[in-house]
Amino acid sequence: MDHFSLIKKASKALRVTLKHIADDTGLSIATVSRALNRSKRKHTPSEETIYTSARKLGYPFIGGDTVDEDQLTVALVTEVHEGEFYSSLFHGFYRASKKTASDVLFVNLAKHSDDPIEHIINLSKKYSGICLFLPNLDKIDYSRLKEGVGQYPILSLTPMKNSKIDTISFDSYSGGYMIAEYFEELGYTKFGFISGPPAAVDAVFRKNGFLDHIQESNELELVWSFAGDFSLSSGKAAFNDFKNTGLKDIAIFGCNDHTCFGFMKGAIENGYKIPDDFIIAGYDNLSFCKTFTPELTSIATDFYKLGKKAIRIIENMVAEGSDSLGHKTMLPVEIKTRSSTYMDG
Amino acid sequence: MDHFSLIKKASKALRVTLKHIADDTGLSIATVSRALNRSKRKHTPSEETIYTSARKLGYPFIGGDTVDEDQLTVALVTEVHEGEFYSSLFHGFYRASKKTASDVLFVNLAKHSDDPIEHIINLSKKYSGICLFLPNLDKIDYSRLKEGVGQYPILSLTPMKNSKIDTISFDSYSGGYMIAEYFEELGYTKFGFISGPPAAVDAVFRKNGFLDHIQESNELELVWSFAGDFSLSSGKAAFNDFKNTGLKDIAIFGCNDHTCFGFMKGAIENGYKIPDDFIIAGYDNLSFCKTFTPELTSIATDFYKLGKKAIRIIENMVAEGSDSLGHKTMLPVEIKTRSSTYMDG
DNA sequence: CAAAATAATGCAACAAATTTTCACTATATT
DNA sequence: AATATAGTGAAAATTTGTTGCATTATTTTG
Repeated sequence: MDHFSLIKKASKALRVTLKHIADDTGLSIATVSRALNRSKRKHTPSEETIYTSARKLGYPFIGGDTVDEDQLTVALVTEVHEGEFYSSLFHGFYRASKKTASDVLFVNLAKHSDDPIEHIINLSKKYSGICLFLPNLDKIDYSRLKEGVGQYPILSLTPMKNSKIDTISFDSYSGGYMIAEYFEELGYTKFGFISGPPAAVDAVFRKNGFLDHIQESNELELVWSFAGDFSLSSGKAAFNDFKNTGLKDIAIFGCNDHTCFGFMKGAIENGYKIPDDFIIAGYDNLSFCKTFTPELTSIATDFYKLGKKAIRIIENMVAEGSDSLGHKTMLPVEIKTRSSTYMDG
Repeated sequence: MDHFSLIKKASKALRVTLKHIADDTGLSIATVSRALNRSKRKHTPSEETIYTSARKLGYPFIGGDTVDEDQLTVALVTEVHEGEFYSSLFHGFYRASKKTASDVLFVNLAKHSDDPIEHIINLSKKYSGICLFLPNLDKIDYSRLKEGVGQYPILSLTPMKNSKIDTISFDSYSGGYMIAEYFEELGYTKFGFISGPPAAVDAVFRKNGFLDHIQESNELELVWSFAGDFSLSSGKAAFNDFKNTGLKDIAIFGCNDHTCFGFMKGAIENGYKIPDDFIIAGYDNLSFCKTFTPELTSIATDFYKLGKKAIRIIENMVAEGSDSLGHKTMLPVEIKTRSSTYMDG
């Protein structure tokens, strides 16, 4: 749970020693040694100076943390962005770490991002395993990474086609498929779809699952679709497009909740009634699904399970010394039906 | 941006040396030394064994990160919970770290929480400064902490009465006050209030600001209030209570957005029109304020500014060697007026 | 298949870093 | 003024880390 940065470029030339701290503070090596090794801090001026300098220079033998020898330390490497997604991800891994023998550290990549791959390779020296959530990396990046870390427990949370490293993600395809099945069960035959950004592989899988189920049945038909970008405003834009078609009695799948909120907002402002005029379902099961009126039917993903599974996979890799070779693990998702897709009374 | 855990309880007895790794791996000290000092990794079985062991034991001289000598490393110590709040906080500090000379690390406290205070005191050895967001700590905890770290840059993001350490927070009192002023400007005289949990000092300040403005004027009157707990469901409960009073033409301040969403949801389900039957404003300016219909007027807090200011204060403390002595810094908040408090057309 | 080249390793000498002993100084206490 | 106390630096003692060299294992070449 502790974090540490140290100076070390080539090798011994830049290794921080007591001498550096002594030179920096103007005190003797002996005094520095004593100050740093006292079991209880005294907070004398010299001691404060020494600690400040030691921190500044990155002297490694400070701190007092103990680590269980059998405990692994797994780094969850992400960039920090806004939105409920990231806090759900962090919280899921955090809860999972309490239920496993491993400790999870959250490493924020972006600041040293001149060469993020190089940076991750260095992280592999320090941590027992790495989980990556970096949707912006491409296949070449992953190849370099695989090359750089060698046989090392590494796991990506971003689905990739033909990835050379193991991935774990939610079964987005099945999520989309489930929505289509559910719409069919409700008796709908005309379907609509709002897509996400084409670069988001995850969103494409959701789409494929949804469309594949439609195509499997002769009864079902995709009568309308719109290219969105996951945002609230693209949902509103989607509604304006939809309004012009004059379609009614249609079942719409928006590939994330935000888009659906925008769509529904537009609809309500235009006097539409949901689920009377159309039904709609989203993806992500954000907490606001229950806040919105009507409450939004959505696909729920369990980040606690994701975290637990990811940690288990890393633990197995460590135990067996096995390699990350492109295995894919998919976690089931769940449909949460709410009033955006059925009548209350 | 890198994180590291090491073994070190007393002093030299537990310091990890090449000998430990050599014993653990069965290889010689020389081989271990060479493997760890190669500039490029070879990923041979021995090397992998050595690195695995070095990580397990916590040998410090691995990794390859460089640190700018003049750059401070500030730890933001929190527990990880769900919700938009935490991702806003992290993202705000993260963006701020890019605009300042300092690096911010996110340290999750809870796992080693047998004695969180002791843990934070240890963190003070490693980081140039610490920002705490730990609303559960009490005054005794903060006193122990102050004692333990001595003259060291430490800053709490939780407002505390009579805190011995510096705090920085949003000006919640003014936020509540602004809402009341705004309601008065709109011509309302009858006010309602939904409180938060009494333990949340922040929520109490919001309330005080709101009520104080009401009391300052003879025209204004608090005609209804309800004890909530920040949750959606307490907002719904508040509405049920409100409905029974039969009050109309009233301006309601809910001390956070979630409560307001619950209240409005209850109101809409009962056929009320907002802002016709009552107006309502919240606090936090969650992204969902713009999603809800009507859009919710709310008090906006800027986490980027909070992060920047917090880092600046830490930087000043380091530069001047000054102490954390209970100074309070308040950041202004802003009212975002939306359709929950005025007619569209 | 044998010889040569290459790579990995341990031993031991050497180099570097850290701790400790000892003497000295400044400050507080008696 | 004498005496204890704490902090300090120089240098010795100890511990830790690196490197030259010989040995062994592995791969490549003839």
